[in-house]
Amino acid sequence: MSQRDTIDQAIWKVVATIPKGKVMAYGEVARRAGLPRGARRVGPALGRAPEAMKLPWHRVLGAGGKIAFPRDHPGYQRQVDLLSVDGLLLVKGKVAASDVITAQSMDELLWG
DNA sequence: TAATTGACCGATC
DNA sequence: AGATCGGCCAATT
Repeated sequence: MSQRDTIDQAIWKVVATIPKGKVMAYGEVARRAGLPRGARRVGPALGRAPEAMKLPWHRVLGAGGKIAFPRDHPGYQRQVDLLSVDGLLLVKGKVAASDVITAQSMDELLWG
């Protein structure tokens, strides 16, 4: 058990809570996992997640709802497909802002 | 020990 | 809209 494994698990736990039809940014996932400035550690952590865990890794996007993979990366299209299964279609490489769970989501809930 | 490298982020040009 | 840049932080080389 390394320190990193513990952090990975915290990240996986957060990702597992993302509801179908919604997405969350790397930075936000990191923040909720107790890593306020650990956005860069989320991607690698997802890559280390066991397949058996069936983690919804595709619901984790870059800031502003953009897919983090380069367009030519094989993972890009796979992520697009998985998102479409969730009912999320990308427009110009991004999902609608209203589908991104942000730190302000609670405020919007309260304010309407 | 120092340099490099990311599935990042926000500001700026 | 797209490219660049500095900041970020830990794993890897």
